[in-house]
Amino acid sequence: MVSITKDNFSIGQICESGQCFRLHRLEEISDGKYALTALGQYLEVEQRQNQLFFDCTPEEFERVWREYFDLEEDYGKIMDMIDPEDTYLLKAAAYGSGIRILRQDLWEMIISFIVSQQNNMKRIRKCIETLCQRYGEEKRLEDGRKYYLFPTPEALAKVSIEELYACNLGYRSKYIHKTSMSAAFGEVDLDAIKRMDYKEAMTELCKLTGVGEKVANCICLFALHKTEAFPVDTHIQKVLKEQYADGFPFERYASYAGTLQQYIFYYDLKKGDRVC
DNA sequence: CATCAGGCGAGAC
DNA sequence: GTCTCGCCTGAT
Repeated sequence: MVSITKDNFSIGQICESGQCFRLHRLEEISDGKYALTALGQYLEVEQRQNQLFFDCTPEEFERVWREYFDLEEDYGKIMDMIDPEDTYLLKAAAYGSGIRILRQDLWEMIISFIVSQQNNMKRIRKCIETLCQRYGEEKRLEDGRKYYLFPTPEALAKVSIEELYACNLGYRSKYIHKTSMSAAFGEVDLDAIKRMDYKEAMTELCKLTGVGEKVANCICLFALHKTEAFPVDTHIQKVLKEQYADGFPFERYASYAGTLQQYIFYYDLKKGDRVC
């Protein structure tokens, strides 16, 4: 067990912000306890205010989770950079102040955000879990509980389009099939993409079937940690029109635009909840 | 019963 | 280059 104190960190908000589809609350009753499967490993995390408890060895924490959760970044500093006259952005950032941009697996993000298009959170999570259970490697914890890794490109490339339809992936089935074939047979080099800068990575990712500008930006932000990436979806589009008719100040925020995008997205998403 | 979710590709112009 | 349209499926 590793215990640390960290401000501007809410595992719940990170989960709800929808950047990670395999982050779940373990027990509804014991509020604040979560499980995730990432980078081929299983982890349980518990949060009590600004105290975090990672159920792993100190070595594993240093090797994997410190970077995964972006614990070295000072998010308070990012919020302090916001234009004091931009009351909307100030409110959005304060509302989602526990959000952090994770450093997730590239392949998992590619498939996850192809699945996410024209889709809702609940169904996205279900689709991803189905893919993992059917085509991911099965692992067991010491107590016997099973969990599944995210399927490799090679494993997904073997799955027919018909079989993917049977996972309720709909029209995205053919996108996933084609993209998996490209990745498995070396038409696109995932390791090379990891070494590219933002613009190069965007161009390369958009070559994949089912990956357009929006999805490529999500992949850049959540897997490659290109924090200048600013994915524009229906929520962001609406906010840009309503709050930033004269244009969002990308120059001012530069490499923090992606982090601010997450505050805006989350704020708009949750406000929508309240109306319904 | 319609509409719509964290878009994209193909085809028309 | 820009615009339109169809698309799986489940929730409301």
